[in-house]
Amino acid sequence: MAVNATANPLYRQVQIALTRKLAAGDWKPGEAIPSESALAHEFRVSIGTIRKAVDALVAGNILLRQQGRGTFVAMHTEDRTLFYFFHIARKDGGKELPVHELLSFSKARAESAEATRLDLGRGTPTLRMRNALKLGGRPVILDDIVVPAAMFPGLNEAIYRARDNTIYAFYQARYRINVIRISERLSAEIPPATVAAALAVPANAPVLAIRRVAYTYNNTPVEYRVSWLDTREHEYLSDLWKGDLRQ
Amino acid sequence: MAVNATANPLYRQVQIALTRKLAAGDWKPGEAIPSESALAHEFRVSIGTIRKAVDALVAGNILLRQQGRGTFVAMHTEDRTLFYFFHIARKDGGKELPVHELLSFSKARAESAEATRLDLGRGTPTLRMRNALKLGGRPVILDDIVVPAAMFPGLNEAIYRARDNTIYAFYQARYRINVIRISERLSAEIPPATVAAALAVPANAPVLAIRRVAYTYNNTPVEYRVSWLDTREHEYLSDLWKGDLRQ
DNA sequence: TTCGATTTGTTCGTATGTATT
DNA sequence: TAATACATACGAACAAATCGA
Repeated sequence: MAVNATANPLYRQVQIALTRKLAAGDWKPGEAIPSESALAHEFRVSIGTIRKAVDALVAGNILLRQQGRGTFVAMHTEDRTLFYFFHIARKDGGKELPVHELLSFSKARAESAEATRLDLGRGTPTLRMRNALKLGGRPVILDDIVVPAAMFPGLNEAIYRARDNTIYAFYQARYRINVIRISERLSAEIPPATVAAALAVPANAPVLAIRRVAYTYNNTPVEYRVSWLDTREHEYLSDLWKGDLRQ
Repeated sequence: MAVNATANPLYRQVQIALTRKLAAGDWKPGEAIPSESALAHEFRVSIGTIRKAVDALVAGNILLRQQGRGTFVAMHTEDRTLFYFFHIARKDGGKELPVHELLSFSKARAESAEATRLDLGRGTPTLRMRNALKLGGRPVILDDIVVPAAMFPGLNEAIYRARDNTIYAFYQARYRINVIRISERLSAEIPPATVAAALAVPANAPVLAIRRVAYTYNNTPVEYRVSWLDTREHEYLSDLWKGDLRQ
């Protein structure tokens, strides 16, 4: 690898280069990236340096290593969604993926909060989706999703409804947008009447409001989502646990 | 290091051995552990293996490396608390450590939920502390803390009140109990009347209930805490972000 | 089924750079 | 300045898992 004096160590320069290739779509989700020895040759660095660069991406769940097979671009499988992007479980501990039911799909323009979170100009065209999410057959979460229209060219209600995967898998498969990180802010609120009705919670009953921003490579925001969670039988899990502390 | 056929790779055996020493108090918070070359000699492994073992503990914020100085057992400084153990911020984004005010201190016995979370038998002696936490001069959080009495011998109200540090720094300095991980479950609730009064929220107004279990080494539970957060001007942050994705 | 090629995983060792004391 | 400690980078060897011939 050409050593420019950017003060960044080699392994980080490699990490950045790999991220650039991922963002550019050179390697697609589910595919194997070149072997460590091939990358070492391509970048003209040692295998150890490649390993250290890949380590960082593996730790961020962007790449997956499999001994004997190769290193793969992580896909949005149901397991991954359940583990990394879905933080709601029954109070008795059980965790399952929700069944989605699309309530509405519309074109809109970014409001103030949305524009801020999505890093858009106010009034930029967006798409809005409202979904009821069922757990154990009953609606427990109501999702209001907003995405920049420009990132999802041609997306309409029929296409959205025909999706047979998790939402992020759909973004990934159809629009080559790979959500790799989310950030959420939570508060307790009395929901709007339409939300309370959809969740079948009593008027003036509290629900948990979850405001999420989803990011792809290079911290580019992709989606803003407000989720209303009925916490009578479910709760939100926050398990901050970096590193590998197994014993 | 004696190679036993436990199928665990060397670096993990070293990691476990290091954790054991930390749990036993061989190295105290703030102190440096032996240098990598000293550890390599002691365990009869290469420096690279030591580095890999230490890496895992550094990733878990249990150890801190400082080039040129050494590797140190992490202390519960205010910065660390703010960053890793305090997830509440103003809605405008500002984050500050709260001022604690002890409301009550009492001896009790573990109730059902507490016993489960703390891995105690029901009825085991505990200590209870109720604190009002002020942000910007106003009470925003009410904490109900329960700890096993046996882990904090001699702890009484006077000692607790005289603490001049964060609570986890106090556990660490006085009782050699090092909180290294927390797990939280959140729901939206109408708080008990005493809580609503302490927080000066209207009756029937929702607050965010945060149920936390704090753990020390080897996943031993140390503390069960229910926090009631007034989310009119503050919110809870959940930023799942493993690995090092800086660019 | 066996075997060999490929790929990641583990471990070792060495050299040099950078920060601290 | 010198010694110490962690950080970076390289290379080599072997183990373990996978896969196809």
